Amino acid sequence: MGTTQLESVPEPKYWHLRTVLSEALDSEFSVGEILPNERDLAARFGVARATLRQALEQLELEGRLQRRRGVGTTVAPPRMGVAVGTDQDAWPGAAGDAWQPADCTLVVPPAAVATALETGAEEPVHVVRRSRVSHGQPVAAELLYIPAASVPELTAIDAPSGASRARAVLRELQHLELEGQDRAVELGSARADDAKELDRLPGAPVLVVTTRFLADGRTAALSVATYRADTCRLTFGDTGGVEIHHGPERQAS
Amino acid sequence: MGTTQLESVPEPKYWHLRTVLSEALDSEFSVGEILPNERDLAARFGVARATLRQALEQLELEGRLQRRRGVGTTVAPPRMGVAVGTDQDAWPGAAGDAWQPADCTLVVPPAAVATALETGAEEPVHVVRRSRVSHGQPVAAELLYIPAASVPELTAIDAPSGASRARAVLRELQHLELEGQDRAVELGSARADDAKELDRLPGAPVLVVTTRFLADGRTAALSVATYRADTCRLTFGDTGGVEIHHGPERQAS
DNA sequence: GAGTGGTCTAGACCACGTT
DNA sequence: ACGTGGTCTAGACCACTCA
Repeated sequence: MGTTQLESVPEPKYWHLRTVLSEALDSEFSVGEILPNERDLAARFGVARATLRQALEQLELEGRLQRRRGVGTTVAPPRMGVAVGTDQDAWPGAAGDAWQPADCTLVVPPAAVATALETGAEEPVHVVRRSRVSHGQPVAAELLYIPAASVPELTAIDAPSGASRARAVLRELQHLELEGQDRAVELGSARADDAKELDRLPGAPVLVVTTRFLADGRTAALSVATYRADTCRLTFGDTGGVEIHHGPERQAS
Repeated sequence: MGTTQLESVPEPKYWHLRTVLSEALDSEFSVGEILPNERDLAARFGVARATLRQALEQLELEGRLQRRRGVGTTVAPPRMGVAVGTDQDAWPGAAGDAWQPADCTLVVPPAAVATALETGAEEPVHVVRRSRVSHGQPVAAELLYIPAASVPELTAIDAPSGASRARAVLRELQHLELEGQDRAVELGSARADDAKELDRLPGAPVLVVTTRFLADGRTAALSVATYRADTCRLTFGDTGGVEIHHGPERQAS
């Protein structure tokens, strides 16, 4: 496997390398297998380590590789499907949802959140932190913003803070009737705290799912969930979801 | 604005730089404004150009900046909301959808597509290329795979190829009754052809939306649409969608 | 302590858009 | 022709995991 020469169209080296490695992953490696280290790989392909790393970053972004500092680079399993569009008629915290409440605080929200909630900028909101685990590994971290007005009967006494308080807030939320929800998905990079929870480095690519829950003609809750973009495929709709992967045979065109 | 020093927790330089630049974008720049070039910026912050570029890449990934070779780096407008979850009951190509057919070919599909279509590996499918433009710029490129069995009455004569052939295939598709659809979203990197159509470089981050259209108890069509991740926020659900941005203290919009 | 990936440097040259 | 961002190099050191 030396470097091949077909430079009539000067394709970047790292891009060509990405293709070569991608094909090698299909044909010569199996899931979980450890690749040679970056210095060896770079030497083998006759490129600088930085260039080799550019190719690896691409493949990691595409969910083909998993790299861990101090450990090595391994072949990643196919992305797991994570259902996002279900529970169309249920509040967060309803029986059997995929989330596990971790904490709850009462704060004055950031300006952007206050705007989306259509509430006063000074009005305090409950912030529930939740995490989602799938197939034994963390896939998402969520911040749930709930205006105090949405849970008027919440007693601050019996659950002052922590997970029990979070559960109490979610329980109160069920009393409202959910009228609908808006959802948006965009690319982002993990903040330091989310990154830690997702077992990634800060700045790791994440899919940010923003959901607005409507009740009483207003926004009763706002969820900002960040999913690991490298390991997750977000599925919407009724059934399990579509499966399209890379494979040994590509680009018949 | 020199480099500040708080290294008790050795935060990476590029990450700190990203934060500093992000705040500067909020307070000192307006949308469309041109930033100083990379060499000047690197010198101003006392870092190597590669480090400065790492920070810029983060900000571009987050949709805050737009960089174009030969031109410069500009402050990006907020991401545009692009509706993806509507048309729940309509086929692709139905009246007034957002897509513009560009081409159509008849090929034996890649293995991965054949699997998702639940059709024989050798069975030919129509591949319709479409593009989507929003607010005057291209936002998505799509490949629509339609098994020949889904459009049995298509006459190959009157529209041999090109956009007119694509329209003919889509027209035939409307005769089937749509029973449902599955949708999934994941992160990917643009292939060379898609990148060109999206006015980006190969490898640019894209949101890949895979939709399976069901009719007659089988998969009657499969859409693989790649959206520019830097400029698009995919919206689902009934109304316009949620808006959450970064922002200093105001939402002037 | 050995080995891994992550960060950073100071250069060089290239491809592209504008002038 | 010039200035821009994009690619690439050959090093160095750091942070982390694990035996």
